[in-house]
Parts: sequence; structure tokens; C-alpha cells
Amino acid sequence: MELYKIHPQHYVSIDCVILGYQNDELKLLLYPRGFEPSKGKWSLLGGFIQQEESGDEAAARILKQTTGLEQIFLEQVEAFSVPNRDPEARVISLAYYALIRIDLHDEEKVKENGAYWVPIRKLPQLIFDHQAMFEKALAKLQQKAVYSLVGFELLPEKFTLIQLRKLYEAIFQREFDPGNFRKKILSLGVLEKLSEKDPSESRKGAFYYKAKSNIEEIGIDRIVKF
Amino acid sequence: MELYKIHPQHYVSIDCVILGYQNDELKLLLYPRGFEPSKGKWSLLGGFIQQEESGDEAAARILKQTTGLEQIFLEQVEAFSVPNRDPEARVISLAYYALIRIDLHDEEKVKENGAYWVPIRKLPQLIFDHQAMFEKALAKLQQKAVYSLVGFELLPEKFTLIQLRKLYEAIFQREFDPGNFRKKILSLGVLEKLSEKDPSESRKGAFYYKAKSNIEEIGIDRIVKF
DNA sequence: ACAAAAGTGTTTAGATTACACCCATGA
DNA sequence: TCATGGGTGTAATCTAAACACTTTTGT
Repeated sequence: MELYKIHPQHYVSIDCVILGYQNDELKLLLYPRGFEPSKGKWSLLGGFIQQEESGDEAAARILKQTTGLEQIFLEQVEAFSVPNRDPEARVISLAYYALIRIDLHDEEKVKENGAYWVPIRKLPQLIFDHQAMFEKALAKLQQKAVYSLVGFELLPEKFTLIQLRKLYEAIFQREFDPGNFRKKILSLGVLEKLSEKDPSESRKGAFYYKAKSNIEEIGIDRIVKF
Repeated sequence: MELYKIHPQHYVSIDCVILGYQNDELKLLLYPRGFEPSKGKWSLLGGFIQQEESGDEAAARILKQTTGLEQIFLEQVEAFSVPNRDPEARVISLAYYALIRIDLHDEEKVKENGAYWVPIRKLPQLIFDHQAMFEKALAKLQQKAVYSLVGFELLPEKFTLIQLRKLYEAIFQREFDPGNFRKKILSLGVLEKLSEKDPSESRKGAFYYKAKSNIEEIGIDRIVKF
């Protein structure tokens, strides 16, 4: 321990790339920073890591504070550690990304923070290196989406295959052939067809599906090919 | 800045998963830790991040100190931040992985540190969470190797396709069909055939190849399929 | 000429892609 | 019955994988 004392200590913060899905587009939760430096500019939601918590725990705490949600998908992106990334002090930040269902989050809490859901196509300028954090997070989400149906985290319990396709189109920022997408997904055998239909988008209506409960056991193949 | 002062500060260390390739197998550079806690147990090479350096810079510094090499492939794995991961004090560690050519490294420096190259199939017990760091690093290397010929970092300038295949077999811990591997790699168009042969492995001899200089411009396809 | 490794070719099975077509339904 | 998305089928293309075959060379 004495040996460690010759080394400097640093503030370590958490910044969360909180992604939700609404109106066929991915949205990022941002808030205007309420204190200096960069007061009023747009920022990811964050906080400082405390003495007795891990990064994962700190990120979960911040997520709960700001959205009211617990037990949601949360994964580390990476550490950002350039000395002057925060002009006010040396702060090393651990970036995380979370996928949440916008329909479930606590709107009150979000309003308290003055936070907004911003479509990822129309992001404002972000403070510090938060743009880079977002980009890395999106890249990680895409990677993850290739091998696992991580998209379920962003959709309600029951959803149509059209909704699922549009979500994947939002994640990958490109279109998929409707027929081929449907066949590919169904061939994975991870969805269960419900008898109920979603009548809101067409006269015919599209059947709802839900994720099978034992997905973990099922080997999930590659979903999209680059 | 005053606002930051209410938050705790932490030691932030770097741990490097330094991988090399020798005798058809991947090796990891380890050393017996020279100080408490866990003195004498096997450890990744590491150090503490200083006031005016980024994580990348700190990792490069440590790598140079221990192997004498500069400008080599180095990438962050992720931050490890469980509070008691180091029993002596709260230390948040940024794990990095590096790929080096064992034939080029400074053996003197490595000996000074008492470090050894250990085949990844026969790793001893490591301290703290260093085993997890290694596993994540290997997974990241595999991911990377699927889409880019990162393997070049581990081979000498000129190499045969057989050497390249064996390297990939070491990275993925499985065998590839010699004929198919050759065709796949050559079809990527990133290798240049040399007129010289490596006579050491057979009477016929295998042609040397080298990486084309403008690889970055060439779109590299998927190399192995999971 | 032969052994042994390097390198090529062929065949099959399966996946991807593009796109035409049928279906169900409310107005 | 018809317009509109929802959903299915099919043919052309590409890729992976297994494995037989040919080439080169020192002894």
C-alpha cells in the first residue's frame, strides 16, 4: 500500500450512452449540463464513481437516478483518459451504454434532469469527448446485434416482425429486404408467434411475436452480414 | 472544479496483455510480482497512470519499459473497477493488449523484469483479475482478426501462408483447412507474393509473402467464419 | 523415382440476395 | 372489389467446406 502512495489519484466518472427506440428511430438521452465547465451544453448522463462501487454499479445507479429503470441492459464501452478531456480537471471517464424501452422509463425523473430524447440522426454538439463515446457505443451495439438479438431490449414485450426490422434498420442505419429479414429471423427459432395482431399499421394487421423465454440456451446465429 | 472536489479520487493502473507468437503458439508475457500484495505470484505487466498521460500513453510507456518496443499495436480492452480487485487498495485498472514480434523485443529488458513468455495454453494462476483480463483480450483479438489481418503484427515482414495459417490457428485455437485458408486469404488481395522461398520446412519450399503497403485502403472482408 | 510438403481444382451443401407473387382485410 | 401493407416462394448467385489431385524439389 505504501508503494502505491507515490502514484497520483484521479477522479473517475461514468458517462452513459442511454439509447431508446421510438417512432422508428434510435434516440439518445441528453441533458443540458447544469454546472461549469460547459454549463448549458449538451451532455451524456453521468456521475462520479464512489469509493465502494464498481463501474457497473455506478452506471446502474446513474441510470436508475435518471430514468427510474433497474436491471436493464448495460455494458461498458471503454475508458476515456486523455488528460485534458475535461478542461476543468483531470477526469478519467468510463463510458457505458444502455438500451432501454422508452415506453417504460420514468418521465418525471427525466424531466427533473431536464433531459431529452434526441434522434441519433440529429444530435447537437456534445461536450468534451461525448460524441466519440456515442460513436463507440453505437459501433459496439452494432457488433453485439450481429450475434445476439440484443434488440429485444429496446422493444416492448410483443412486437411485429416489421417493428423488429425497423429497429435493426435504425441500429445499422441501412435497409433490409422485408422478406429476407423475416425469414432469417424466423429461422433462428427464437421468436414465438402470438395469435394477436397489430391492426394499427394496415388493414390486414401484422402478427405479434415475443422472444422465447429460453433464448440463452438457443445458439443464436449471425443475424446480419456486413 | 469545486464541484468535483466532493468526489473521491482513485488510483488508476494499466495492465498489459502482451502477446507474442513463437513456435506456432501464442505466448503471453508475465512476470512474478516483486512487491506486496501477492508478491511472487504471476502478473501481467503494469504500472500506474500518471498525471499528464493518457491511458494509451501510459500503456505505450509500460510496453517500452518492459520490451524496448515502440509504435506497436496496442488497444484498450476495458476498465476493471470492482472495488476490492486489488486487496491492498482501491485501484481501477485499464487493461490493454499488445501484439508484438518476439524476435524483435529487447531480451535484456525482459530479463531485468524477470518476465517470461508463457504459452497461453499453459498459463499459471494469475493475480487478481488478470486471468479475466487475458480472456477478454484474447476475445478482442479474435474479434479483430475476423475483419482485419491484425495477425501481421505478430509475424516477421515476410512470411509463408503456412505460417500465417498457423498463427490464425493459434489465435482461434482451432484448425483451418490448408487449401481453403490459402484461397480465402489470397482472394482478399492484401498479400504480395515474393520470389523468395522459405526452404526450412520442406524440400519444395514455400513462397514468402508480405503485406501490401496500402492495406488500409483495401476493404478487408471477413476472414474466418465463426 | 520417391517422399513430403506446397499448392490447385472440383464438388457439394448451404446462405444470401433480389424480386415476383399471393393473402387478408377494412373501407 | 380494390388498395394496402403483410407474408410466401423461387431462381440466381455467392460462400464455405471437404477432400482429391498435381507440383516441386532434395535426396
